Amino acid sequence: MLTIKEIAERANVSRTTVSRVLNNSGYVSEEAKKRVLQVIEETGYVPSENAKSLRTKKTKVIGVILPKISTETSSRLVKGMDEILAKEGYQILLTNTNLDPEKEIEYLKLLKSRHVDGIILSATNINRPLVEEIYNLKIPFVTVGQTISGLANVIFDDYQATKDMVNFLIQKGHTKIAFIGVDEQDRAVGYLRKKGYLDAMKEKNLQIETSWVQKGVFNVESGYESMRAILLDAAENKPTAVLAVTDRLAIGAMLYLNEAGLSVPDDIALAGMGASELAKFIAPPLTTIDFSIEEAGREAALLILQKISGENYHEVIKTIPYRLVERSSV
Amino acid sequence: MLTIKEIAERANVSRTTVSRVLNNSGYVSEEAKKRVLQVIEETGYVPSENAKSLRTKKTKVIGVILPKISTETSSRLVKGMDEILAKEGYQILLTNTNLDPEKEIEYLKLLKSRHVDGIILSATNINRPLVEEIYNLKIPFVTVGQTISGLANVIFDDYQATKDMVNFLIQKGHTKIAFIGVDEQDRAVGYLRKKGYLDAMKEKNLQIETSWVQKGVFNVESGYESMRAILLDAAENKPTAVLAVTDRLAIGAMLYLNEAGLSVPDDIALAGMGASELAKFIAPPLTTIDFSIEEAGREAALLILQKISGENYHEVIKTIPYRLVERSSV
DNA sequence: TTCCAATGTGAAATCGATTCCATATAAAAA
DNA sequence: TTTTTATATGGAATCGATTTCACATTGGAA
Repeated sequence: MLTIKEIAERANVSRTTVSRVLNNSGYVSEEAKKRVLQVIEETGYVPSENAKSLRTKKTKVIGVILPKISTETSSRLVKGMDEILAKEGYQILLTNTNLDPEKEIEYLKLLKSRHVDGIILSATNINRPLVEEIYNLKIPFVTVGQTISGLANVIFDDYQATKDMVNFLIQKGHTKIAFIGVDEQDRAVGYLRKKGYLDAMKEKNLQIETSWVQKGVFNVESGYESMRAILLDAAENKPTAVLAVTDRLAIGAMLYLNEAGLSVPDDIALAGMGASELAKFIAPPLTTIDFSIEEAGREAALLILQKISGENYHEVIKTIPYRLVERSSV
Repeated sequence: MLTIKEIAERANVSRTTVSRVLNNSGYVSEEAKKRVLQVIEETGYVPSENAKSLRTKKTKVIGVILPKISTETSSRLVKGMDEILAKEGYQILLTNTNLDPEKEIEYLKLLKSRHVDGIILSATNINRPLVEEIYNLKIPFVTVGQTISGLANVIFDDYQATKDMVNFLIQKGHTKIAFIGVDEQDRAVGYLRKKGYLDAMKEKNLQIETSWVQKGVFNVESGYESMRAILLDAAENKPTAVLAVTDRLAIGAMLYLNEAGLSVPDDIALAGMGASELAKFIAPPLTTIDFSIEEAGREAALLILQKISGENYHEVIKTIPYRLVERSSV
């Protein structure tokens, strides 16, 4: 691999001068500059980012920690980040925890050891040791999807979005509304969305049967099972609408309803959340909430850039706007 | 940021000894080792990968160049790679060309300047200058989806898979089969799949109307338009089956057929390729080819690791097995 | 003519690790 | 007792860049 030293020798200047040409800094005569550029052109020399980083303490790399690497949410998030970061010459170093809390801490250390200029964490559940670790990391940090006080956070209004959706269902004439959620350890999707549902129902004085509220996990099968549970347990008092906290759960529910010979939305209306692609093309197309994940990625990227440049050192909570997407499943 | 020098001072040893403890190399007394580990524990010291890399010439980073960052194929590919690479302590540095050929070369240089230990390129079309650049890169290199001679390549059997699908349609009684492809610049998806279709038809002596063969781009709308074109142009001699080279194109086609009041598969059978999630949940579920993208990612990762360890320096062409997924759209 | 500022250049220190080499000691072999 | 040999340690070079500082040279202002 070619080094700055060799370029200097070939161009008959010092390393200092080559560095000056490379960085457009200090005084360099046109004469010398031309020779250096010439040699660089001929040799295809590319300076070592590594050596550069060691000296300058900047790597132009942003570490991104994802809970799952190949979900639609993750990839849309990364897409949004990349749009902004690439423009500024930053690269993304990906890490994937597979929902393992220990790996979150492990990767935090790893990213630190790699001297990334900033870290963006897309978290599902935040635990004490993780927060501790983050606080004494002293690296520009942004979370997406959950909040950690004192840091920069990009979040979705899970609570209000869910309320909106419930109110939308109510407005459509439904009063018996069931809910398929996930574990409340996940504060955003589990806890806040459930709270939104419960509060919206309470505000309108609507009763909720115990069997209408089910808990699943993040996949289609689980939606199927939850829907079945709702219909079996609530045999005497069936809901006329179901809200699932993710589109995949809703699609699972739809699959069960189809199998059970029930029509959506005539027998039971169905709504999801997340605006996945799936939701658009399924029959009937699914009413859902579009959380603008790419936008969240872009925001997170902008925030981390601000943090890096030192513009913004206090707590930030940036809420990404959402949109209710009305389709024929309701 | 803490350095090895400070650790050495606090533990009352030399930097050399700290390094030995860190890397489990050379002789270190239990005594000294304990002191060093103690100090590291207390301080939370993490050695700088940067400085390390500069000296050792290894970064434990694999650069991945993707044509599009948030497609299902890309994320499944990255997932497969990460499964293998993370286990071996490698990180993934992501770059996204957005199908811009100039960026491919730009990112190649960038990854070189970052001294990644290897590069995996998921390419759609390979042009001369790119190949030139790759050859004189002298970094372990693996391509996915297309072949470059002399290198390690992970590919899909696009040709045979398409033939299989056409034969499957024929076996189901279809003789009038239309085709929705993409630009043949894309050798794998554009050229080879089209060739597979043409050859399979020819082998069975089946005629192809000009209007049955359409060219779209990689999205749903394009499938819609292509299907419409087929039905309008071929008004007098309509096909009874349509094969689209991607599931999204097939789904677009299905959308048009639905709108046109035609039933799938009764009026027209429909098949896609790629086994996207969408295909599973659409109505009717789409017959497609599952190319095992994750497996390709894993294979690419294994190959790059081999290349890095110097085990495998000659050309490799690894073909990933595919599977015809029979669903009710045919 | 003298002095100062602007321009141009390179030697050497620096970043934080690894690694080669020299050296010291204690235990084992001759 | 002398000579190896295994163990233990640290000084200093090294990796490839940037950056500080010192030093020339030149042209214009005083």
